[in-house]
Amino acid sequence: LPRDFFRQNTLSVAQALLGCLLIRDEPDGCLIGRIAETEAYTQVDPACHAFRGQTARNATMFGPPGHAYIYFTYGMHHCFNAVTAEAGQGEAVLIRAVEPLTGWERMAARRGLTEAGKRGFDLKTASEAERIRRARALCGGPGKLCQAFGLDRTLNGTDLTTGSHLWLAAGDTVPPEAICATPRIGITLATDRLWRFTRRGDPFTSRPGDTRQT
DNA sequence: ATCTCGATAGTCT
DNA sequence: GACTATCGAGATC
Repeated sequence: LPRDFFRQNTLSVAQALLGCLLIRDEPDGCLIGRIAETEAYTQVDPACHAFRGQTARNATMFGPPGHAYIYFTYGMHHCFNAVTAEAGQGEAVLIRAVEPLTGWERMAARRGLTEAGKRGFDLKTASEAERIRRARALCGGPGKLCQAFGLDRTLNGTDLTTGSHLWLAAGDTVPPEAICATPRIGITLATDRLWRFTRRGDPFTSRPGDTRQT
């Protein structure tokens, strides 16, 4: 996706990112996930890291659009965002869940889900429901997908428009009527804003069963 | 299916 | 010193 894609209204970008592909290039091949859930964070939003101005931590949010804002939280998790809107605005879209498409084994290894006794990831014998359960265990949450893709603070600020290392690509186009808008998760401020977006009926979200419409 | 709680460290007041 | 854009285990319904 080109820089102009990200340089738009943050709410629009958050919805346009549904169905797009998150790709990380590694020596063993690409890791690929299809975006299933996003959240918008804007300038006028008390829940946004940038709301109270620029600091060392959130500096990337104030830079040019199309870069990765990756931060560490709760003492053990990372969250991956794409910076949006014009430089200086401090807006971004949090990627909350992806459907793992390519690289299941490496993702499972990074998530610590491959050892004996921890439920195997042999997909050949897995039912559809089991496949979904395992996919959600890999990438069904912002912290999980960062761990699965090996995203951490060393990648904060990465340009997402180069088509190498770490980037986003067009995938399914999701029509407006297939997009659900719900309250954002894990925040205490501005919970009245319906800025969490999912594809209607998509099972690969951080929580199942959200069917409310825009 | 839904809840409560603890882990754990960086950031900001 | 309080708070956190989370996760997983264990309890409970």
